[in-house]
Amino acid sequence: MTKNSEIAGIFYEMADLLEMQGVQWKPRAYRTAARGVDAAEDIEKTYKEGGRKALLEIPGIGESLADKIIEYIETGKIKEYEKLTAKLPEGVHAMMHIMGVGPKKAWRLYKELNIRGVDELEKACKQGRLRSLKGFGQKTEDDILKGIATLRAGQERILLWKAWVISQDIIQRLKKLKEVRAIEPAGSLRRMQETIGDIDILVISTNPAKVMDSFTTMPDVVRVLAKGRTKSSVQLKDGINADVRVLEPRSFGAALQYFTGSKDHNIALRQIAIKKGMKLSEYGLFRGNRQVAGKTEEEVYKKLGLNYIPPELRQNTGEIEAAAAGKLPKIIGYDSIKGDLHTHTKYSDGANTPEEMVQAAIRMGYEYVALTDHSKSEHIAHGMETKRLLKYISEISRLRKKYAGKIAVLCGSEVNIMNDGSLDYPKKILDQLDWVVGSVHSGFKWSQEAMTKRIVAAIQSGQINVLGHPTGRLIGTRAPYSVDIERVIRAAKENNVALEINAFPTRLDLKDSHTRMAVDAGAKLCIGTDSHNTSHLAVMKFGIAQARRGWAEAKDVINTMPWKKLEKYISKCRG
DNA sequence: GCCGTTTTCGGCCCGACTGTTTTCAGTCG
Repeated sequence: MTKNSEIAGIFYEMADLLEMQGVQWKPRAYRTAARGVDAAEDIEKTYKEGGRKALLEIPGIGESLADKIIEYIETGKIKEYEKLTAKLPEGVHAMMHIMGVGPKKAWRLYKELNIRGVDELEKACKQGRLRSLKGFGQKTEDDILKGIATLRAGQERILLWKAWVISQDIIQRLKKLKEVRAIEPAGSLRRMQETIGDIDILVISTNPAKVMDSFTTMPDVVRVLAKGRTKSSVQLKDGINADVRVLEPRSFGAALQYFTGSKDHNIALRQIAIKKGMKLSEYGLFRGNRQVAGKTEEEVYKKLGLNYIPPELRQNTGEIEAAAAGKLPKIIGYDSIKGDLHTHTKYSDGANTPEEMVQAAIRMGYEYVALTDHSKSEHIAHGMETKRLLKYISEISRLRKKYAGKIAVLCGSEVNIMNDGSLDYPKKILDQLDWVVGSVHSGFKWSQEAMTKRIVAAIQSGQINVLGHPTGRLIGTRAPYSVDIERVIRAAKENNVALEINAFPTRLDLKDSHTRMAVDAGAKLCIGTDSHNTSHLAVMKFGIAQARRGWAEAKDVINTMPWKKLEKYISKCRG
């Protein structure tokens, strides 16, 4: 954990603790500061290089909080924070993680019933002790018990592709109602975040009650969490929650904007509205009582003096300033990809034959596809011994001829980067391949320095076209290996090696912030699916989303090139 | 506690839903 996230975490917790005790406004300031610290550059480095003054530059950090940051960097603790936590048992704050329990309830439960944690709270609910408190009833007890069960069930975020599939299912069901005039996903799903906390769907309908009924009675619903006139919330059997809201056409754009978020982006937008003497809500942009925009998102942004900001960029990481200055990037479109350059077949650990993969690529409308089966040292994935590689080369050469004119078939391999940075086929073999993806598949625990040297050596070898899944992470399963990504990006640019954005749902590697660093540095990217069967080719859209979130334009991504241009590009790479 | 084209003092994002009340506070997103 970096010092940034440690300090941000403390500030968030301090905000909760202050709020519990009824302190006004400070909690808001602490949360703003926490977000500022989270988004800032390495805070320890900032302080060491620029002193206290540099900390004051961070949005949301003033005199008092700058001192607390310094105190933490120098002593490893913050006295004020220790004072706050000393006042109450550790478990009291944890009770706030239960849905329906906020700072005020947690505080009263502790003060009035001496409940000190989730386990004690559960017992008290079962004994019916909460209903003795003013404002608490039996329903509150039931809700808290359900909330505790949900909390214990994990409440993990799910991968983007899974949320995508579930949301498409809901949308298809609701679309069948003749009363539904329009329906769109919103929230983190529309922003195409790599993981999704819950599914938000917006509807325009002449009959909100019918939509609410249809939604809350869908077969996959295990529990209705809330059901109102225009908004309902349910828990689905996959463990994820889904919300549906019904809106009027005149405010649909404003609602789409509002419910797409992110929260930080929206707060910044609302502040702009206030500065311009207006008010922004999910019902529109208002000057007094008059709605000046709301039907479409485009007009909301326009009336705020901003260029339209695509959902994937709405992270409050500079996109609003860029939109105000007319300097937003023209990010890569979902239809810009001309081919897939990372796929597997039966020759290693894929499920389909090379020919089946080629035919599937044709169905995707691609101009080219590279088959890139694993190299010999990747035993676990049935990597190809040299002899089998030669057979593979000859089969693909046959396919190239057979499908000439329909699609360009590239013979490639995903070659392991060995411990010393060398590749596990000799140069004279690699020279026979059209396309080489170099990847790290071992030694994930190496030191940052050793891993960086190893990867940079592979990049400088002149034998790879692209660095596959550059940080090796598996979302929610395996942390990225430790690597100095800036040095890797620099080496990639200098050696004409592309950095992969691996589109496979568990990888999405590079991640958005690294992609943005690569774009800023002028390095090239390549979006590949790492498909292991023909249906995987369709995950390309999630890789494109990741590229968009990293501010990449089509010109930054080599597989947006038409075949003729890519062919020329390849001829200038390697050696 | 922060911040300034409304301010160095007095504001601080906005609204729906719920439960327990009977006009509202708390919570969530």
